[in-house]
Amino acid sequence: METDRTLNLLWRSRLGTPQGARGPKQRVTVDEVIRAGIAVADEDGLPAFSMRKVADRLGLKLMSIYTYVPGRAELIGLMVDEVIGEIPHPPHPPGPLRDRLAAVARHMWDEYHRHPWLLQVESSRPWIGPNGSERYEWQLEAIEGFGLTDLEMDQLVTTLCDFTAGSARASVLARRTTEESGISDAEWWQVNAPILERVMPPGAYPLAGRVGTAAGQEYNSVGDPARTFRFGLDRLLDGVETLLRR
Amino acid sequence: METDRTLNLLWRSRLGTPQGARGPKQRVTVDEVIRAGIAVADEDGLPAFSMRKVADRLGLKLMSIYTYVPGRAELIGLMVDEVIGEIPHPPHPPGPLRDRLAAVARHMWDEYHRHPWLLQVESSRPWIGPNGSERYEWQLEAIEGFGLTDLEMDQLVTTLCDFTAGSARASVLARRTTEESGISDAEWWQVNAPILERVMPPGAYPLAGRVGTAAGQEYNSVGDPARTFRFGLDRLLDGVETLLRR
DNA sequence: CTTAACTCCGTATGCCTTACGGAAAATCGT
DNA sequence: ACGATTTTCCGTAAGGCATACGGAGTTAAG
Repeated sequence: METDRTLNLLWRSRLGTPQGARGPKQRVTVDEVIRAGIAVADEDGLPAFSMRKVADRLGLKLMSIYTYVPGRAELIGLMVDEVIGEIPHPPHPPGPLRDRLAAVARHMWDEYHRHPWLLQVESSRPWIGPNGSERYEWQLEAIEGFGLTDLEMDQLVTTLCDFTAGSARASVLARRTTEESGISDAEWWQVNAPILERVMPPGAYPLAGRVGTAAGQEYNSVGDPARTFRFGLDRLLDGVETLLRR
Repeated sequence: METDRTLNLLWRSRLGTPQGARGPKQRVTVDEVIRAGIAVADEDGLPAFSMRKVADRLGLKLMSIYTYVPGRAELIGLMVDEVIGEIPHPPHPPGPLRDRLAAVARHMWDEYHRHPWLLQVESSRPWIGPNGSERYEWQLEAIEGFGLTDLEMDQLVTTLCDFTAGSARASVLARRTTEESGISDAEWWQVNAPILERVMPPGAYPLAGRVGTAAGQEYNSVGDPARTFRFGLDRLLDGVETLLRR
């Protein structure tokens, strides 16, 4: 709800500031509220993101925030679109589709690592803002002209986004865990391994043991999300090339 | 924290019930607590999952739950492992790797749709339980013997999981949105479209307009997550076949 | 038959969103 | 010039949440 007001806020840059405000001057701007919100979410993550923290950061009291944005969910929608516009979309390199798709995926991968809370947004229905719209257009530009149908183009973009989000989530989670628990993978195993050895039936899970050990040695930790992302992306892009050759 | 106690709870089936409890008999069992938790999460989702609701459902008062499980996070860990064991892993069909991988992906896809809250679990570090271990073993069995290195096996399993989780998340989100908002895609567009038309620069986003319209017509809605999942999975599996042929 | 251990739960602390209404401030209309 | 109107900022309160702590009652061990 509050659809109209929120969409007007999202597209505020193209609408001009409404003149003739009657009451007291606003002490801050909507943009400052959004940026403060992003700062809070960057630091604490979405679950711990609260209107009070945004207010504190701006030197306002809690309830004043509600004169700038309709509520928490709508503010998060505004933050998402703001972040999507943070780094301009680079023009697509001439050349094979493969390189273009890889660049698009990497752009989003980096974005998720800059603002991990993006992965915690459960946008019931996404707010369509200028930067989100521009993002979709840019993704389609990357794959336009390679002989795909419109439907395939949409499916391919969605697939790339879903895969990237899935991989980035694993990566971000691993990073956050290490950081804020203060416990390294090695230390964690040092605690878990002895208990598991006591509790697991010996000799169960032979493949898991072999592969897990091999992977652990190679990664020097439980996993290497960035490397796994590159691996998966390569497979996916190989598959796209198969589709193009049809 | 509480690692030891939680791991003992996870592997409780293989540990036997500890005898010689001194105080009053427990009114319910850990299994009942876990199943009640799953029921609550199925109905309300993880953010609205609360210890009080679990207690109410069992006819206990809030604080009694803490005598069964150490806390909310640990209970969720127990619920996850329980759900993974809900449907036994089917044996892998003989035949090409492609079909086996597809079956594994579909198994998880269905699971996410049965228990959407699985996608909301932010397991700082996963609790290693019997069913989770069996899951990993089963996934590796599917791809053992096709000439992949141990490292590639681990990466392939992870990639398949990441992609499936990403797609399922989109699907589950779409379903939940329609259900609990009571607003269909069509109605949502009916509200948004006129505002967007007023607010969007005309002629911006030409590709988005063309492709979005084409996709919308074909899907008969904003998107068709199940179909897009099949599309993406096909691409990914094509890519895996390329890897095998190397 | 005492004592130790355990279950169940009341209470309290400290978070969160947001509905509502009041006081003060700034502009509009006359 | 000055009231009416609109808007901002904010206090309060309602209704949610997890969980620390400690007490009362229950059971089995010694």
